Amino acid sequence: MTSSALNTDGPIYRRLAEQLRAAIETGEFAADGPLPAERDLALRYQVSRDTVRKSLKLLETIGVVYGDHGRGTFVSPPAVQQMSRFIDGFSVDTSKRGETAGQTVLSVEQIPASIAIAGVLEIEPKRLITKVVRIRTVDDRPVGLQEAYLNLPQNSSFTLSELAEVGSLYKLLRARFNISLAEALESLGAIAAGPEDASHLNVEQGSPLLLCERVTLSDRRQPIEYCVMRYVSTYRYTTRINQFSQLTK
Amino acid sequence: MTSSALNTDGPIYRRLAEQLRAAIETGEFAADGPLPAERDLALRYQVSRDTVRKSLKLLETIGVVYGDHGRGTFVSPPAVQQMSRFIDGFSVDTSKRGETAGQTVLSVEQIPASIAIAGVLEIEPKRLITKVVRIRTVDDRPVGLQEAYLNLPQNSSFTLSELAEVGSLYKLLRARFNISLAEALESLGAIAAGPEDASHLNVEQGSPLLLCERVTLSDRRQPIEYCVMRYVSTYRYTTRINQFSQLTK
DNA sequence: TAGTGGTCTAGACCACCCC
DNA sequence: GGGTGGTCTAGACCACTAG
Repeated sequence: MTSSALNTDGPIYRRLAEQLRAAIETGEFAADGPLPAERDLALRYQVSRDTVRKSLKLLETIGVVYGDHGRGTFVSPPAVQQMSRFIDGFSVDTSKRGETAGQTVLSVEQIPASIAIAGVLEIEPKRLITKVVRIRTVDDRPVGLQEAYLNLPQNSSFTLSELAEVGSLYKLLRARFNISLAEALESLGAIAAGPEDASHLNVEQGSPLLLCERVTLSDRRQPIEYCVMRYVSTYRYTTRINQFSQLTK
Repeated sequence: MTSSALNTDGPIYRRLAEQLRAAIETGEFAADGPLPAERDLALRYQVSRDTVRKSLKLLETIGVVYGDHGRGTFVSPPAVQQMSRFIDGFSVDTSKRGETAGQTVLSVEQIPASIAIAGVLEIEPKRLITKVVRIRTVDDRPVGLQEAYLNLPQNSSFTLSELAEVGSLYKLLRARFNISLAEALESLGAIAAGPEDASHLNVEQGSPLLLCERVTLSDRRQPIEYCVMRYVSTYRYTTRINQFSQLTK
């Protein structure tokens, strides 16, 4: 590895990926232009070609570059680079569009799980879970009303002010309960705004809202969070797809 | 590789992945149970451990298994396996839910591109593009109205009956024009049904619809298709997220 | 401590693109 | 033909988990 030291921890291929992404962002490698050949990168950074390939593979999965057999590896168009979706999506998505994401935590409370939510979280009904209600804002305008139900370790919870301070629910889970989230399953649809939505989101009853349900799983695929979100019709949920249904291309 | 011959083409790691997935589906490896250790799989299938790892990595990205450092590789819960999203999503998603996907092609015509669509497809306005209007059905009930705008090679197009016969637009593009799609960018929101939506989808004007816009890119990241879809409120768009916003975990 | 997945290497050969 | 990414190998060592 050359100097320019930003991160000294983690595996080499990850650090190299960061360096390459930084080089792309600073324009060292032109948008939509080719990167140096893998063998050249290996020489330049003094690592094996396989390590270079791991870096490029990582960058490809997050939409920063793409490889084309026999031609080279290319920087993805800006539109593609902005469309990757992540578990902690809301703040990141919004800030990538040059807007400011915010939130107002309305309540944090412990309640017994309903049958429906117990089913989703794979726990027995009436077990105590933590319910969080938040309003999501973009540039200080309310865009979404969000209810999250968390299955935390028994007899543990957190307060409204703790969450408001840390800002991110996921950071709080990791720092406070050593829970790391690995995967999320989302389901999107459209519904008409009810009275509560109307007052919180400042829209008329019956107007169309984007409904998003999510189940978030830990690294061992235990359901940790069930979350229902309703967004105003000006909000856009964006995602990038780069997979095929068939194992056989 | 052992026998059981299903596919004899493609790289070894891909064929192995198919075999492993088949073994999971037949219950040879229990749901949520561990797979044999990588070194054992390498011995059993007479390939290097690295090739085994490539297979497992592929299965992990499509949500079939997940690895846990120091513990093993495990079969993903069924809910996760069903939630991967692919470019040719509609038919696959629907059939995975045990329903029957269908479509009615309303029209296929060549029109000059509007300024807006020319911009998205990165072509000059008024260039001839192909417009396809379809109604998507689930179990013969209309659920979505879909308009697609395709930038095909100059002076080439296809007919309504050709599309109706092949069924899949993506298969047609590949077979007829040798265009292979690599990536799609999607944007979802909610809108109120207009008069046209109301009549085609059999809903009332003003009722909430799920709006989905998509730009599909070729393997060289050229925009090939711009597509607008409107779905009734009972339809659900599902997706799986397994990435993090930070390169550094 | 033993077993597991994760990283890294050096080298070979194949498949594809373009001149 | 020469350059590119794609596949495969054999072996080494590290990091994590669990009994």
